[in-house]
Amino acid sequence: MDGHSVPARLQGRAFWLLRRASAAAERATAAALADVGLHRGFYGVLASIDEFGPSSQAELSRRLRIDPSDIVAIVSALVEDDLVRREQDPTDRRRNRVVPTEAGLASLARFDEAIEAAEDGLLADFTPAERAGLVEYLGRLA
Amino acid sequence: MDGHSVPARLQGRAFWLLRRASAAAERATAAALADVGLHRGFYGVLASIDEFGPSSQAELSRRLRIDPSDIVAIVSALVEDDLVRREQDPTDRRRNRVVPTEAGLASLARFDEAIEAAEDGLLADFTPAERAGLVEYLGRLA
DNA sequence: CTAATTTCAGTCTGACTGAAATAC
DNA sequence: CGTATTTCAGTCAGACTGAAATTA
Repeated sequence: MDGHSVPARLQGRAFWLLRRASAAAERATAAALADVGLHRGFYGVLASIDEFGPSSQAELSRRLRIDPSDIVAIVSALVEDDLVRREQDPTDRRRNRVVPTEAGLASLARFDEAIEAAEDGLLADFTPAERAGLVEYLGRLA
Repeated sequence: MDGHSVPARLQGRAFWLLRRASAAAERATAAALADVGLHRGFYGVLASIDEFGPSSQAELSRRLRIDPSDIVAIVSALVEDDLVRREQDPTDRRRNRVVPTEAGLASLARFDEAIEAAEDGLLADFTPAERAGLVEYLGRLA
């Protein structure tokens, strides 16, 4: 509340509310991750190779719905921070395999904690059922 | 569905789902507005001065939660398209009053239609109760 | 003097396009 | 040959910072 009300037309618009809610969530998670020295973009890559095993950048691109050309920069930053390594795929020399380092696996745990805490704060006044409902609705939209 | 599943860690994360749902809504509304030759950023300004009357850019900034320096560019573009005029506020010469033109008021109606249609498409498989629930949840987050 | 308003200049991020090099 | 992968270069929009000029 800073005393100025939003136009009624916007208050009921899903696209406007989604934009603002997303921005709020973005800020909350970015702040939580900055405290631990991590970048938001790293999470998806580490989660993907943790769950599905080392994979090519093209596969990361498909799973994370991120443009292949943008994956390059994210993986390069991860390599720089020694959280993953790039190896060449022996079966297809076009591909490289993105493999987590020990530090990468360790930081995934810290990611989980930090993001969980940020979302708990963001959704503090949601009951568990409401939170599940929100996630379900968003899943259908995304 | 393009055959590659998203990591489970992300599927349940509100911040990730919000980002993706927001992007989907953004695309849908931008496409609908492009068909009518309108820009998404104009809607809030026109809606605000329609509901609350002509106002300063500072007030628009507060109502729309947009940085004052960004309002300048939006209003300038609106002026260029002859949808609003900038007048000087007689009671405070620091301020200007942003006033809709006839074309601006007319385009607001087209905005409403286009955005309504876009959201109807986006939320096609939501029941009215679910849609209301989604809007209510997002309102609490934003 | 302090504070509010408008404006400009600039950065930063994420999403995207287009094209090239390499290998299947 | 066509296709897939990686990579780079560049654009574009939105959110933000910092500072200046004007006026209250």
